[in-house]
Amino acid sequence: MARGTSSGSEAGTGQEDRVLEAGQRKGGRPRDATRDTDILEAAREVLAERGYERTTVAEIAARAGAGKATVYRRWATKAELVIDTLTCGASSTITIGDVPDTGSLRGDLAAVRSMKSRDAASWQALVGLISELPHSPELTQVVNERVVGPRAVLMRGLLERAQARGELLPGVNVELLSRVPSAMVAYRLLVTHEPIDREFRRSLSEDLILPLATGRSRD
Amino acid sequence: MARGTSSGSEAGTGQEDRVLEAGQRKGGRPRDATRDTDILEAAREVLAERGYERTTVAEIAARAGAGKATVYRRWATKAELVIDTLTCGASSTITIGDVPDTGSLRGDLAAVRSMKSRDAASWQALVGLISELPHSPELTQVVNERVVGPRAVLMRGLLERAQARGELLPGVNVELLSRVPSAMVAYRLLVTHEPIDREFRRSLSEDLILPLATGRSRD
Amino acid sequence: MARGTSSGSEAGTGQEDRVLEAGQRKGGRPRDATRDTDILEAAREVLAERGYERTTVAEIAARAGAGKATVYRRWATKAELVIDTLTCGASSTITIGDVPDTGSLRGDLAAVRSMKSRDAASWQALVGLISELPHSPELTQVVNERVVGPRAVLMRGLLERAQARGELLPGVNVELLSRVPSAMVAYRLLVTHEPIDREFRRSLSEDLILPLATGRSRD
Amino acid sequence: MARGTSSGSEAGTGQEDRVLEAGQRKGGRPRDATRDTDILEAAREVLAERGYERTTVAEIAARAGAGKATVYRRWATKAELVIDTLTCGASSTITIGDVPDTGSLRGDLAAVRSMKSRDAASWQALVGLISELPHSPELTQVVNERVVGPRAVLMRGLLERAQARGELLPGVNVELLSRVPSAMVAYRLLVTHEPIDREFRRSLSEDLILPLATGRSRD
DNA sequence: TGCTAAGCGAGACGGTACGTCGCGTCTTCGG
DNA sequence: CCGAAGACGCGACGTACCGTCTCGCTTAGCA
Repeated sequence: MARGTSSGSEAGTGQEDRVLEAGQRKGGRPRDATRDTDILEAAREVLAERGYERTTVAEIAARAGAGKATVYRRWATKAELVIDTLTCGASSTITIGDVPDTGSLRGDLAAVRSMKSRDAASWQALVGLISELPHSPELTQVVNERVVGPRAVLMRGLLERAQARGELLPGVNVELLSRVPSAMVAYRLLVTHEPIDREFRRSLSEDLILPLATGRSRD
Repeated sequence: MARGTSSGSEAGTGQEDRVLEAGQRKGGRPRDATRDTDILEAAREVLAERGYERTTVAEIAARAGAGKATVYRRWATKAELVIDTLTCGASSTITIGDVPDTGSLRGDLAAVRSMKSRDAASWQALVGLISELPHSPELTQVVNERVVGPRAVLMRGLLERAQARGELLPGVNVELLSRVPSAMVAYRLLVTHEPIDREFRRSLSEDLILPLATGRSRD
Repeated sequence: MARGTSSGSEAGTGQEDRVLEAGQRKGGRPRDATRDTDILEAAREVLAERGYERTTVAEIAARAGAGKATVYRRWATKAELVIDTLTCGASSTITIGDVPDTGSLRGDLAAVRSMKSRDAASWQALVGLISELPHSPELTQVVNERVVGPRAVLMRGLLERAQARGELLPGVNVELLSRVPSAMVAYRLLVTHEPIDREFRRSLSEDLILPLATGRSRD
Repeated sequence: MARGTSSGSEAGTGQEDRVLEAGQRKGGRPRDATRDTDILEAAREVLAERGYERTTVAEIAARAGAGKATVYRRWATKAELVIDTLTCGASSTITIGDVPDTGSLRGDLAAVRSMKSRDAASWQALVGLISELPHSPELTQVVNERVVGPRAVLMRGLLERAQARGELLPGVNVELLSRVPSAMVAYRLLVTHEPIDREFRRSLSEDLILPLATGRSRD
């Protein structure tokens, strides 16, 4: 999340403020938390309109009614700001705990599909970051932890739940399988720009995951 | 390919010269075809060293012993040049005709894996283009036709060959399945930056494609 | 002078900032006045070394330790920058007040000749601008107000002082006469590239101005 | 004039062809003399419309219906072409032989003033060359020989004629005086951009030359 | 009459400067 | 000390023009 001086607590996530992460607390005006959200809001707006490359920090700041310094006090680079755009929101990501146990993998997958998520937006914003990743291991790590990681974790959770039920075929490569949906979605959004529609999502479950995991697409 | 005045024949691939693609054929010094290849060569070199974002047109030109104008006479933008980098070469892509019929899908897949291809380089160069795609349908089209398309076509070919042999399960979504390997490779290269090693390629075949297509991963 | 946001006061000389000359005064970091002088300094240096045509804005900026943008924020074109080079400095120009009344026109002229001035430098810098003047009435006006105007004003002042003494012949065309030295100097510097040496300056006074003004070159 | 391979004779004037001035005579198609005049014509046109800096060789060539190579085969640089523009024509320059002896310097000067000449055009074209002169002694020499030289020679001739008549005051600096009109005209055309009208020309004669040369402006 | 070397229109080529724009930092205010 | 505003150093972008080179054609003059 943002690299806030604001506390030192909130923590866990990762980034830091370059200007004295911990300590230095005494005088001065505290950070205005509304600026964070305004800026993220503006960033999402501009990203949606223009895409990463054509988005300028200056415009984000202007739309947020903020100065560039206010932006850079919170995020070290445009890329990091955009990342937070993906996840701050932020309970947008579905976790295994959000998915009711329907009694079958097929049911669980259907349940997930029916849950609204902002994933598409996340992927979209990721588009422009792709080219930054090779230069920045940290960025790569963050993207994987926050954007693609949670999806794989969810998938793995569902597969393990199925395994506990005895649904899984022996010898299924869970690790690999849990990456398939993310990869297919990324492929469409980044490369072919085909839509991620209901039918596509259905066939990911029915034609790929279920047969691989349980050996049958129908019964 | 390049947006050449060169003729009107040469190809049916795509790009054009902004300066009168068709017509005006007569006078003037003809384009020097060696410049095209020198520039593409240099572009590939620099891209490999620096990645898309950190590559400058000026450096490409310099390494090619060319002027910037000579580059821009052929490609309207850096992005278009990089695209041609991906494919002009260009028989790097494996087609169904290159793969001997081994008598089983498993064998065919193994044969493909053992063939060297420049695909990794193509994907690498694609990295920087991802962010340009949403702004340019033509670019998207070209990338799909030349970079990811051929892979899917190859895969579909192998699956159809298997189908002819009677290997395929009924109800297999060939269209979707043929995209899986590309998607998984793209995902690794673009997003997670994990290596595309022998083991990964093996498990793509053995743990994903074969089970989905033929219903068994071993026998 | 520079097209400064700086205020609206500072001067009444001429040029403006393209970005809101008047108005918009409040926020933001103010222009750093030292950059103006550093840049002008560097510009004078490079101009002296290379002449107008071979002077590069990039080099001026580099020598001033500035970015090109900082230069272009202040002057819209190379030509405008060079103009300011001529006059910002700037009390280089001799005015009638600087010349002691020696009691005779001849003495006054000798006094002026003995005063060091940066005129040569001004003319030199003007060289490259000549070709821009026809396209820019403002430029022409500025050049005349700041470079050649002051010389004519000085000359006219001296002639009027002589007239007050009763030295002048009746019917002398003061207006025309006051332009003669400037014209002769310009001619040498711009066209024939002969040096402006002591002898030349002497003969301008003794062989042209004095005979014309007072009717005698010697007594 | 042009640097013609054409002969080696025509001569006298100055420039040469870089490609074998003398020698190599045998085969090949001879230069087409109409191209010279067409190009000069076009050059004059464009120069008049745009001024030196904004004139491009490509446009001159295009208007002349010529190729750039045809231009550069005749003139080594844009500057040299423009110079020829000034003088090829070319009996435009008035020489002492063209001026009838009216019996007095005043009369001779009036006679000269009444003769149409293309001088203004010459000066105009010279405008853009000014900035090239410091870098090219040859250019400077040529300009002086062809543009300003003839004017000074004419003036000196008139003054010498007056001297032969006994009109001249003793101690007149003929050399300097003969440069005054050129200098004043150059000053107006290059620097102040005031028109060279009838009144100005009259006062050059009556208020400057005559008093200086003969000691009286009227009698 | 047919050969040949050069001229010619067209425009590509290697360079180089232009003026613009974006990033991430720094500097002044006022609150 | 925060926050708005925006200037700053840097450096890439894509354009334009210079003077040279190269193509395919045309056009003398010599054989």
